[in-house]
Amino acid sequence: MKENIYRTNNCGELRIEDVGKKVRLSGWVNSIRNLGGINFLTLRDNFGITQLLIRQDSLLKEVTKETVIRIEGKVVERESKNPRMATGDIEVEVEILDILGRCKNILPFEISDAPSTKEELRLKYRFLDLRNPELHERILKRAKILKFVRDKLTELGFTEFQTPILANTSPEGARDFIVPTILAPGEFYALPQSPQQFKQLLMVSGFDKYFQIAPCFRNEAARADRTPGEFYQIDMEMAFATQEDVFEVCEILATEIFKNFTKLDVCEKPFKRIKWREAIDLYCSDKPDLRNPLIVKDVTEIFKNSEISFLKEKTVKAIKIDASQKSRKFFDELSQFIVSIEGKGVAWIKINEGQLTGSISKILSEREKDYLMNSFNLKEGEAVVFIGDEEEKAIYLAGALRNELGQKLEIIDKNKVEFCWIVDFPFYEKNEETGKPDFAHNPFSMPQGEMKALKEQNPYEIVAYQYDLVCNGYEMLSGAIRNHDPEIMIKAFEIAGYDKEVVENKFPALYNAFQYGAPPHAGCAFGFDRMLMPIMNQESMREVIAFPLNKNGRDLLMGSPSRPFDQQLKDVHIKLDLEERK
RNA sequence: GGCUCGGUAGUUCAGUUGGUUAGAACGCCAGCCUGUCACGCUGGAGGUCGUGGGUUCGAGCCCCAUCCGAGUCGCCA
Repeated sequence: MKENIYRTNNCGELRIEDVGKKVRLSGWVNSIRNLGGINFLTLRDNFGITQLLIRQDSLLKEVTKETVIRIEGKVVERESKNPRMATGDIEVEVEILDILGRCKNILPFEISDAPSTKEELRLKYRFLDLRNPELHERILKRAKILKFVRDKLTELGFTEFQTPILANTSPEGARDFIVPTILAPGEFYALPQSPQQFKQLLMVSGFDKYFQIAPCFRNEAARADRTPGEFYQIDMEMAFATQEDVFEVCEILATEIFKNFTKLDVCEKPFKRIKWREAIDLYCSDKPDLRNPLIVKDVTEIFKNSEISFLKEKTVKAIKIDASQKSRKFFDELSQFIVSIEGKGVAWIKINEGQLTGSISKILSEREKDYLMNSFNLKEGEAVVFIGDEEEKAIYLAGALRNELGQKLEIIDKNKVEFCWIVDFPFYEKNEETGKPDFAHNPFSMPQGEMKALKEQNPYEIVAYQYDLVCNGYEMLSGAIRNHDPEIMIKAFEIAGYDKEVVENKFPALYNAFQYGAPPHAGCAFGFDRMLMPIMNQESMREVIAFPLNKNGRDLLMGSPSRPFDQQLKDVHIKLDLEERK
């Protein structure tokens, strides 16, 4: 290889075998330790850190932390080695030092201490934040995982595609980002919320297995597990495939990614399949964390005519726990938690030294006591926690309570990865405003039983070939067998109160394409950023993205979004009509 | 948009019932120090307490408004 004027080696690779070599290194000054007459610097680059030994103070003139320098010198064995450094057996005794890029300003934060800095500041100086080895490594790991995904899917017979970014508005789901163009005054592109329609069109075009590391754009606010604006999906689609075919591929991909890139204990294939209804009943969630062994029991019936007004005629959910070490304070804190998420608190009973104790123990009727003792088979130290509310809220509260109990009781094994499929989502749900059936998720998926089901079944009992892959309580993937039959599509829309023209107008390309011979096809998409969180053991998605937006969708480094210049607006015939802030 | 929490030195934070000159650690600057690796020692500089009003003899602290950030809910397949 041709000699590089900046370096013969990187900062992560020199070892004891290299002692005696003349080397040239370039990088950022990571630290300076002046011991008087002798100086130790550490030099950092993308690959690691190497210690430099500098005897002449004059070489260090104008060298500050984070200055980019190039040095030449000899690799020597250290007098005192540092076993915590990969290069800790050696150092480079510097003969020549050049400054390549000055660091003139006082740093807004220490690079080594960046993770404990206010996030606002980290994002404003993201280029410095990214120098911190922990974040730096995560971004590099992200690239390695991407490569692994590409290789694995290619090996499994998939072909990578690219579909338009300047796409068209899609009538379902989130709001679009719209993009004006000088080519068509008054008309707009929309950034794709996902390549959904394009990938289905590719199936109609006879391509067999599609994938794309797809940028997706949704004009909606952020959430804990959702970045605002944009995110990436590992988007997949397969022709002539059943639900099980999709599952098989996803299980291979998911387990191999976690096994290759984490030390976590990954559950075995095939993953557990849980019907949506069952998930709601057992876990009060459609994304249960299966590391948490607690299950929820519905006890609405027993309290139906209860004296306890707080539970009477409510939907009542109960969770049995081992509370042998827990005092009243524990339950008070649970109540506070439930109140903090707008519930009314918890009721509880516990067997303590053979006695039934707890907040409602004295007001339970004999019948209620017998029922609870028998159905929960309560033993010494065990407790049951109850919440009561209107049905939908009770489910929400119980799901949150189950998670909270999992945390507080420390019964969640953080070293495990538990996947499960949530299957058989309802196809329709009742629209609260109209009281009529509406699509529960997306109208592209195939109802189970197909046309026969649509014609003969109660709409609310129809389930779809629609599935989510849940990992440790995160929804990591969503997918479906697609409805490729225009007749079934029209019937499905008819039940939801839309006529044929709506189908034709909403999805003209897809609807038209399906008239020319469409293969049965199915697919899914992993939320890539979301998947990286458990892999990298991070609570925030911003820790796995190089240049994330903040929670309000702002890029604090680049200053976007921002007002366009007047000329830019004129070019696309846009006038702003803003309400002035008072 | 609602709710919760936060904004004090370059950074991370402390700051008592409202009371004189607002502190600490790290960083920065200067000096000393030949084996450090979170180097050590001595000294120094550095503040419109987010912003604007108000209450008060007196406000970092109390009140009102407002901006910014984080979390959460609405929203979002």
